[in-house]
Amino acid sequence: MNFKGKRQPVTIPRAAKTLRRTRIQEEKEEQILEAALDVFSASGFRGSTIDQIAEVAGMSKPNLLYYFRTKEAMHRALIDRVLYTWLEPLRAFDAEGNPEEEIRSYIRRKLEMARDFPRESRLFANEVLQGAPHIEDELKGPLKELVDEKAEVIRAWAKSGKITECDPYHLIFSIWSTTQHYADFDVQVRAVLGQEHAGEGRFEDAARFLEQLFIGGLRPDRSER
Amino acid sequence: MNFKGKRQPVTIPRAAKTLRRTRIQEEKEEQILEAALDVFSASGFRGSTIDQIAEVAGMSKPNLLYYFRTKEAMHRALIDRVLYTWLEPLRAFDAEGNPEEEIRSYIRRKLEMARDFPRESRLFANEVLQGAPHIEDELKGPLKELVDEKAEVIRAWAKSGKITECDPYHLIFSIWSTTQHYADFDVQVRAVLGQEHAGEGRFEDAARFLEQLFIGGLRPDRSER
DNA sequence: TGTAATGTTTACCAATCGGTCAAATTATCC
DNA sequence: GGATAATTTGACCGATTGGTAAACATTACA
Repeated sequence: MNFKGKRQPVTIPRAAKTLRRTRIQEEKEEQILEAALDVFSASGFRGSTIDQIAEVAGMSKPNLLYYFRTKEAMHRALIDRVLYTWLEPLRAFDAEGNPEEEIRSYIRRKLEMARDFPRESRLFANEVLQGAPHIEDELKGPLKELVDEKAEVIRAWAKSGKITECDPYHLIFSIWSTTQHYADFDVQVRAVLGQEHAGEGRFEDAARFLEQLFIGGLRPDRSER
Repeated sequence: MNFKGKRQPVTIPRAAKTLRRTRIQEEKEEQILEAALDVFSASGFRGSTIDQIAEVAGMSKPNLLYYFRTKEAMHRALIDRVLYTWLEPLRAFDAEGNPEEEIRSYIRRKLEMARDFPRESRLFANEVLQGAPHIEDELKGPLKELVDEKAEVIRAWAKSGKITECDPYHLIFSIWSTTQHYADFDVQVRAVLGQEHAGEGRFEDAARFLEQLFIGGLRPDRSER
């Protein structure tokens, strides 16, 4: 048996890879994921090509494939890295805090992420929009559990009269959708607002409006109906 | 010069095509666009292939290309056909009507469209998400004009005290995003709500919540701040 | 019923896709 | 400084991509 021609790349077993990592490995993987985020978020998984990512990363295609064996592996690594951060604002939702203030700051945080990390938002949007073929488990598992937990918090707030009675799940959905809209549909938002709102001011306007909407819409000090 | 080998397909000039259309032409084009909607809405433009569309349509690839000369032409035709219908609810927004009722029915209509025409919603979402390379003009032209017009209506309502003072553009954005969310992020919504909400009941729940949110959030009969 | 226009198919094309291979180059460590 | 491991590259693979050529089949119409 002669193995001299075929040497296994260092990176094959993911677990092993994390055990010992070269400086070069860390740098290059970082470089690749950065480029992959650019490309995947702009074209979705199926619409993206390894060549595109390679070009953006400024390295050759076989070199990419030395660090990530497949296109899927790149996508997977990207999702894994981004998912945790992405749910951070919801996790910060505090049952002990003041409901109005918690919702207000959740909206702010989500809007800031839409402004500062639009590619991450689009990465998920592309994925979910196309049926979430690669992150179904994450949605039905960790995500659902977290939302269930926070929905319970909201329900408790409503029960105790701190906010008006409402469906907590749809409240969360509506905060997600309104805030992420400014990342995912950025082109449309810009087109409709026109040149005069070309700056970043639209995020401040959005924050003002959304706070008004949600705080006003959920305030309990009003006879129902 | 000998042209006998090369016969121009009937369908080349779009204008001419609409002048005289065979029964077969209408049927087949309908069939193709139906299939194209399926595929494009699920994978975006770049992620879709003519072969996929051909398979869904149940015809051969060259046969598709007899009716639409390129993949772009199919996409274009689809966008054109869907865009008008898609903006219908906003167009129905009536300046003379009762503001609360107008907003309520706009939300209802948009939610019904998300429920009944999710593919159309996803077609646009995919397009906009990926930078709207094919519909930039429509966004900056007809769409912006329509929104500008309706924003003025909303502003007038606020001025006359019928609803609370608010940014009309962001109000429209938030209605778009919250309603279309149920089409575009359907997989996520289902995953989070879980099996128990597998039916169509979520649209009723969403309608109830969103009406509560928007009507409550915009009602003027409350001291500001 | 014949024929010209319309519609469909098979075979094919060059370009691009994701991915492999082995050789060449560079970094690391004793 | 030399051996060894890690990294990079160009050439290449079969499959798939969007699209074409031209023969073949069907329809519409005189």
